[in-house]
Amino acid sequence: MNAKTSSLPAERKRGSGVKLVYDMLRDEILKLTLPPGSPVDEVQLAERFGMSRTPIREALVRLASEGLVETLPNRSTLVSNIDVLNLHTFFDAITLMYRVTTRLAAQHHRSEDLVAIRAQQAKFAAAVAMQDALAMISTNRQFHAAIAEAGRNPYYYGLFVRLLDDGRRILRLYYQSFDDRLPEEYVHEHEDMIAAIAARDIARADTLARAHADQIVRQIQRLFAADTRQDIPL
Amino acid sequence: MNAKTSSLPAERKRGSGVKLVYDMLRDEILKLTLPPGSPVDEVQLAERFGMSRTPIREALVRLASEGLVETLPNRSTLVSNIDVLNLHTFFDAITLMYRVTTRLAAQHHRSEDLVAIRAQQAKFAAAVAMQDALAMISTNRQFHAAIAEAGRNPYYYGLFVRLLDDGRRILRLYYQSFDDRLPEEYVHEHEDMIAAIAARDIARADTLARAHADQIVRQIQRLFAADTRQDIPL
DNA sequence: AGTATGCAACTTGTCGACATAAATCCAGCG
DNA sequence: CGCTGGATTTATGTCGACAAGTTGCATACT
Repeated sequence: MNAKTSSLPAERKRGSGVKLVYDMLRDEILKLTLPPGSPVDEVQLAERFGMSRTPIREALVRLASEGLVETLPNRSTLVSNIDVLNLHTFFDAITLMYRVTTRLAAQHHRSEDLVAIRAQQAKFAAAVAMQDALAMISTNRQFHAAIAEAGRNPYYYGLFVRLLDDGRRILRLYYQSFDDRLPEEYVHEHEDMIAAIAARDIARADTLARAHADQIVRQIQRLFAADTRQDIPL
Repeated sequence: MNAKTSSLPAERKRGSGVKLVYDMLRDEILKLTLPPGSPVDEVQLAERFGMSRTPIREALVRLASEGLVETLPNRSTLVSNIDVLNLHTFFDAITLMYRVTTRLAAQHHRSEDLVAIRAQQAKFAAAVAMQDALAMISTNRQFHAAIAEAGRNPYYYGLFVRLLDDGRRILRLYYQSFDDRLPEEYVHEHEDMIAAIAARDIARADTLARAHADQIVRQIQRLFAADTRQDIPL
């Protein structure tokens, strides 16, 4: 609303339009700037980005195929809801992906992968040190995505980043509704995971990944439990 | 080429265009009617389907986001290649998904799921009985997709169907280059899996799924090993 | 007064056309 | 004879406009 997120309609390079819109919308959806369920108007976006509806539509098709927006035929397209009821499927899948990608990273990583992973971990530690919840959320995703990339399995990588993105929305929901109590132990857990990967200790990488996932799952579950509990004195 | 796969340009319902093109192209890609690496021309498709380029493009964007086609900026878009070099990542992922989805089906299935699974299994058995390799490939996919659906985890389901589709292309490659020697033991393995799921025996479901996956993986590996081996007498 | 019906405004789906970036071809030069 | 450079050609990316479907409101009818 205020401080219009205007993008100056300066001339873009041919073909950059769709990617621009896609990245922008994706980021706003994951940051909950576009809240779940809110309608996405094509002409509005068209004039906001200073382009025609065609590239907007292509970006929306991409977002729809990734499940970030839902498009009702001949009606509006909406930002997808966060399915709070089926969170257990999310927990199950992300725990498995944490384990599998970390194991594979321990097996297949090369030296340059460790550099990338450590760089992301540095950014993550900085975000935690500054108590910047938003930066922590996105750098945490980058950290684990880097590990998944070192595992060199595009199938796992694709599912994992999708899960991490969904997790970004959920975590964002968490940190905006509660005071930011940032868990520093994540930093140490990350360090341990890096060490296990570097040592190619697959069993230990698996154990750490599972513990890390359990940690995160429990924290989110605590949130939702606390959220729905009514404090009735008896 | 011959027997033109023309679709009469009769008037379609508004909004059905994209889905039509998407389903058609997807099927042709998976059946290798459109071989990997072949270019996909927009105007050609446009006149073939009797519609404008716009819906064609949207279908291509969807296919691209699923990895079935690759679109080079400002250049042509090609049918994705089958990455023979990195087949092990495919084997690894599909084995895990076989196991996970079958386990979850044993846990969460309802009675109507078993009906759907048995229906697909019947079609699969019929295809094997008729020695119809193509029908076997697609019914096999439907069978395992039904199991995955019974597991009720959309994340796993999404990855699994993607893997099964990639597998469809690989198998198709197999059965068109070799004589069709259809393994009947798959039918029995499927039956055993259904029994384990119905009995909610998670451990047995896991074991069977792993064995089934190993079976398929070994068969494909045998193919590629035989394909590259040169028969040099010493 | 409440409900059904028709009109109007808006949004999406599709179209044909234009602008632009690669690929190709041809000519000129070394 | 081969290489470089520009014009041509082809296909993509984008645009503005039209058509069809949907929503909401106003009006009329029971």
